[in-house]
Amino acid sequence: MRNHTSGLARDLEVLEVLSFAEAFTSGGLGVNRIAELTERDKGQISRVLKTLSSSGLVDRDDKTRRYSLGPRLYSMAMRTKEAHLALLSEPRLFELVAQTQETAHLNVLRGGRVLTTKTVVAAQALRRSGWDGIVSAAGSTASGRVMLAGLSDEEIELWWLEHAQDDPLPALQTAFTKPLEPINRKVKRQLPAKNLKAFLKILQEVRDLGYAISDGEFQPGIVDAAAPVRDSSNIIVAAISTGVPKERVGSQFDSLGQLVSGAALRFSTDLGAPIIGPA
Amino acid sequence: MRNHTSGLARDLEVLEVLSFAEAFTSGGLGVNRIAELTERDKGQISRVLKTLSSSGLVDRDDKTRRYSLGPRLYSMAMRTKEAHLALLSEPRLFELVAQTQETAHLNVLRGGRVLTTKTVVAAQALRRSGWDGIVSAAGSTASGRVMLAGLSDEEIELWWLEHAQDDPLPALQTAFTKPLEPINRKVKRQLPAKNLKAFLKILQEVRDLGYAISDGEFQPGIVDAAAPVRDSSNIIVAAISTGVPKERVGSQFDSLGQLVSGAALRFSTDLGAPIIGPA
DNA sequence: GAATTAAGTTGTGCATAGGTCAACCTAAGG
DNA sequence: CCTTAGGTTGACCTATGCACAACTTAATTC
Repeated sequence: MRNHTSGLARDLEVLEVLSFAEAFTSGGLGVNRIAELTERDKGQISRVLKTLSSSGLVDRDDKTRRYSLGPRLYSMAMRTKEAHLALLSEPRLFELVAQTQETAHLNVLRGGRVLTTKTVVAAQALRRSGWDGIVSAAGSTASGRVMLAGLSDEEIELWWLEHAQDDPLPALQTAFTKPLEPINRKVKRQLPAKNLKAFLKILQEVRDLGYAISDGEFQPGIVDAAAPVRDSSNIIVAAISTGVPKERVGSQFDSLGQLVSGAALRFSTDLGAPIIGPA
Repeated sequence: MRNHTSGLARDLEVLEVLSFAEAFTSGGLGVNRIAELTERDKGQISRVLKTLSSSGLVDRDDKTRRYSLGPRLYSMAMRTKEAHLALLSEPRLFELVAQTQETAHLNVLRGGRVLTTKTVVAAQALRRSGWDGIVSAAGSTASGRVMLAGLSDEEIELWWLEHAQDDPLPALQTAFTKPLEPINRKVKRQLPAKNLKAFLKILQEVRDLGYAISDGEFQPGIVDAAAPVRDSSNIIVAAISTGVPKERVGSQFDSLGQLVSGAALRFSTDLGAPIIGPA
C-alpha cells in the first residue's frame, strides 16, 4: 500500500521535537538543530517552520530566530475533552489537597499511557513546576492501574501485549536527549508484574479495594494512591491521585486510599455518575 | 515563488475546523463534515485524519467514527511559555479573587489579539465554563490596552493598521458557524477609538494610571479592569484582569484598578521584575 | 431481516507539491 | 575586514498526495 500522508507525518515530527526540546532547552531551537534531529533538509525545515508559525502552532523569536511551541496549541488544547475534565476537577482536587496537605493530580489514560492533566500543589510543596502534560507508563503508576482495572480482560490483555514493557518516559524523549546532552542515565525498567495473569490478579485487588497504591514503583520513595473517576455512563474516565513521600505516610495506606476514593467519588457525582456502592 | 508547504497548511486547516467545532458540537465531526468544511476530498481527509490521530493530535472515537481534538495537544500545550506563565499566576489570581469576589484572568498578547490563558472563577460565579484559550480583539478589552501600552509608538501604529478593525471573534469561527447553524447574528464592530492619534492618547492615560478600564466595550454590562505583568527584563508579558458586572462596581473604578494593579505587581515580582515605582 | 442509503476506507493514474542541492543572504566574531 | 555559521530562497526533478471511483461497513427503513 502506498503511504498518502507521510509528508504530514514527517512535518509533525517537528512539533514532537520542539515538544521535547522545551524540557531541556530554553529559548527554543534553530532551523539547523531541528533539521538534524528530524534528519531532514534545513531548507525544507525552514519552510515547514514558516507554515507552522503562520498558523501559530510554533512561535518564532524574531531576534534569535529560534522556534518553540506556539500559543495556538494552548488555545486548541483548552478545547479538548482533557482540558474540560481538568477544569471541572479543580475544586475536588483542592479539597483533597486541603485534607492531605499533599499534591494531587488528575490523570487520564491515553494511548496506553497515563497523561497528567491537572496538578494542584500543596502549599508546603517544594517543586513548583507541575506534572501537567506529562506522560508516564500505566503499569507502574497507581493511576494507571486504577484505570486499567476499569477495562475488560480482553482489553487489558491487548494493553499488556502492547504497553506493559513501555519505558517510563516516551521513546522520543530519550532519542532526543542523546544527541543533545550526552547523559547516559540508565532507565531502570520495572515491570508491573511477572506475567499477565499476575497483573490481572493485581487489578482484581484494585477493583475490590476501590483504589490502588503504588509503593515507590514509579518514583522511588513516593507512595502513590489513586482512585477511579466515573462519568454519567459509569465508565472510568480518569483517576485522581496523590503522591506522598514514604516517610510521611508510614503504613497508613488505607486512610490515604480512603481520602483519594472520597475525592474521586465526589468528582464522579459532579459528572453525573450514578451513585452506587462498590459492586 | 512557488509554495513549498501548502499541503501542510491545508492539512492544518483540519485542526482549525475541529478547534472551532468543539465549541458548537459534541462528539466531534465525521470525515464527510470535515471534508465539506475544508473543501477537500473525503478520501484524502480520511487519510489525513489517520495520520493526525496516530500522532495523537486528534482523537478518534472508534464507535461513532468521529474525530475531535486529541490529548497530544494538551500535553504539548503544557510545555508552552503560555502554560508556564499560567501555572505561576495561579496563586496571585486566587488572591485577587479572594479580594474582589469576582472572576480573574491572566491574558497574553499574541498575534495582535488577546489570549486568555488562565481563569479563576469566583465561588459565586454562575458560569463555570472558562474563558481559557479564548482569543479576543485587543483594542476593546482592558487587557489588550494594557499590553499595547507597553509597546513603542511604532509598534502600536503597526498594530493599529493590522488589527484595529479585527472582529471580536476570529474569522474562521464565523465562517464555520454559517454552514453549521444559520444564526446570522450581527457582530457589532466597535472601534476602540476614532483614529490612531486618539488611541495613542488612550494608551498614554493607561500608562499614567497603571491600569486600564473598559466600561462595557467588550461585553455589555461588564466592567473590565486590567494591569500589566512584567518579567525580569521589565517587559510587559501579560495582563491580569477581572470582569465585574456593572451594578456591582458602581463608579468605584479606581479601587478596582488598585486591586488589580496590586495583584499584577505581586505577580511581576514573582517573575523577578525589578521593583520600581510607576515611572 | 432484507433492502436501501449514508458514511468511511482503499486503490490507481497523473499532475503537482515538496525533496535535494546549491547559491545567496545575514549576523556574529576574530 | 574577512571568515564562518545559521538561515532563506531558487530551480530542477521525482516521489507524493489529489481526484475520481470502487469497495466496505454501518445505520435506517419497511
